[in-house]
Amino acid sequence: MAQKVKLSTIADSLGLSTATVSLALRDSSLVAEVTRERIKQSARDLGYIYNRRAASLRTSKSGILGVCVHDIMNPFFGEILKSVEDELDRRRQTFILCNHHDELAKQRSFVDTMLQLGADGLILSPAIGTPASDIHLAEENDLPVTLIARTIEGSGVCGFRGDDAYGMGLAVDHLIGRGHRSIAMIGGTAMTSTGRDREAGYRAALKRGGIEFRDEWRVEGPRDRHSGFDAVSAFLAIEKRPTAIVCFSDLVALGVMYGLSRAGLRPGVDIAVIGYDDIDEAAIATPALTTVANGQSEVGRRAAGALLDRLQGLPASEETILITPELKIRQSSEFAWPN
Amino acid sequence: MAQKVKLSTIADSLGLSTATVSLALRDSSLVAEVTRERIKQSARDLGYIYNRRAASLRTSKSGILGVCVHDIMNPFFGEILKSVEDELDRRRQTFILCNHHDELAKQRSFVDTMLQLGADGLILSPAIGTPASDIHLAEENDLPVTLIARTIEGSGVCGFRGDDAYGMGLAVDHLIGRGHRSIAMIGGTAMTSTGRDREAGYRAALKRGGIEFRDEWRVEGPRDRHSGFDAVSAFLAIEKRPTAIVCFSDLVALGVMYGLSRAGLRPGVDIAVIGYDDIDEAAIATPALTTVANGQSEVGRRAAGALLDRLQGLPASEETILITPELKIRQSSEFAWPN
DNA sequence: CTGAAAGCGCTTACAG
DNA sequence: CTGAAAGCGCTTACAG
Repeated sequence: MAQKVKLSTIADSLGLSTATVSLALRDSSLVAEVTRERIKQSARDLGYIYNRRAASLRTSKSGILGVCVHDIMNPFFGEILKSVEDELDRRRQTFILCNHHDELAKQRSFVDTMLQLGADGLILSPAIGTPASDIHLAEENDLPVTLIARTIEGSGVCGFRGDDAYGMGLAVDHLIGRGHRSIAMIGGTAMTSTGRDREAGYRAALKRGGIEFRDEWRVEGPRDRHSGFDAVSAFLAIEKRPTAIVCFSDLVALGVMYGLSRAGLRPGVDIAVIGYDDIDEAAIATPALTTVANGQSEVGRRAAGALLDRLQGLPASEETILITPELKIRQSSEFAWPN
Repeated sequence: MAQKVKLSTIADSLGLSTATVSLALRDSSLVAEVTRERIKQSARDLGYIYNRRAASLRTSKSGILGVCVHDIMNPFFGEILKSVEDELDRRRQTFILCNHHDELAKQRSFVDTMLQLGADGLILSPAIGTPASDIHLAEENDLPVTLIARTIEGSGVCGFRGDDAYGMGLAVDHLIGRGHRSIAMIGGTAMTSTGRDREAGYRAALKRGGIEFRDEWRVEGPRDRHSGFDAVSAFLAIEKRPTAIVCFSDLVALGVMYGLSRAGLRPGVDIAVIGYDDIDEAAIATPALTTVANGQSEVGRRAAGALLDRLQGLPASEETILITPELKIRQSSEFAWPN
């Protein structure tokens, strides 16, 4: 590579000052139309590359947003990210992705990097065990945070997620309405707000239906397809086997259906299965999976919107917004259960 | 937020110079052990945040690597990313992710951002239609590139991917060995090196087996689960329906299996199905999916390693390294076909 | 409408 | 072992 092209290279080649060049490249009306065009042309010709860190050092704005979630490969997040991305694209913001795998250390190192780069904001699905003070640290250092999918007690920032207790209630109500009297719940952990709320919704619905909860019905843990598959053996070991299963997520449910098939049981015929999230795959799975649509794209769009509004100086909210979920009935829970 | 804490804040509070503080925080042996500790303690106490853009402006190193692929949600990339990440973590490098969705504009905007931030290197699975000149532009501006999964004619940079023609040949040979004489191939496009190579491997294997290829056997296009599912109707419309299907990827194969089941056909019994990639799900799918293990983790690890080596001054290679794939035989192609 | 000058917060020779 | 000074490439008042 030859010499680095900078503002002064352009300025010198045109006999102008760097101030004028800088303004022109940012389309300032302070610079005459003709001059502006000459400058832009010259920048192209010389192969000028804007030095964002110099600019950012001067202005203390970076034009960068961070997005950090625990599992980028989970279609649930995929759908959130897609809508975050669409919203940010629409508003012409660059963003940077991070996958923290629910490891607090990874999340911290990413937040640190964002701080060091002077990122303008952060959209975060917090790792298990994230203390409110981590959020405060970011906020105190001029990094506004918006939470998605999970929220944190006392964080003092706004967040968007589905109404998990209500949504899981819809699923269980539906099964009870179909005649089921023994319903297991597979997956999720009490370490996240999502896990706690979905389990609470499950238990509340059983109670509403006059069904007494039994400890053995609750298979905690699984949060992905593979662990859902593995959990089937624990389920099959339940003494009086439940006739229906609600799962923590679609991914878990799809794994569970694979596992049931492996064991010679037909999901949707021998046993009802319901997922959560309504990911794209739910509709094409065979049998098609009954599930709870969780408003991913609304979560993503609104979270991005809220952050951008705040960056533009609108007042910050501290609210957690709950998106209302919706039951999607498909084959996997279609058949009424004979009592 | 109060006043921003910077090197000079620490220096002033301790009656030292910023030079000493800067050296101490980076563990330079030029600074006395005791002084170093005092400085670090003070930095912690004051809540000092390193300003990476100032440092980077001065040194023109940023300590950041970019990783950009077309589909972050595809487990195939998930596995590559995991091993890239492990390798980078091991060598304590920060990296930034991007999903270009095979849109050249998105990829360019990310590469631009990397250039503007002065990123140290880039690992890229190039979007369809990426011209070699895009790679040259990055390289000329001091952004070393390593390609993964796909390669580009004339890019002049090193790349890592599976030996797709060979791998697809293994799959087709296996089917022929099981007695199949009519084999369809679903998915993939001639616009990527992967698509071209896998199709070439398929055709070569048919020829080796003395089977004449028929146009209608080739269902081009699908590259994800949903489009695999949708392609089943095209497959079922083939006049003399093939007895086996090789798919462009596991995702496509899993969608195809859903679609076949929907149509009342039993994959692995009525029809053989083979995928490509050996993603985690292949082994738990029911029936378990025969597939070609594509060495994702080796691709990721070696690509990251090659880039880091190059950053440390080792000579750049221009080679494309082909990882040798391996056939994994499972239920979905288990049964011999009666001739 | 354009230019000269200061400063963002670091690091790096160079002195001592 | 520590300090004074210059400079990375921008942008922003301030003049003119």
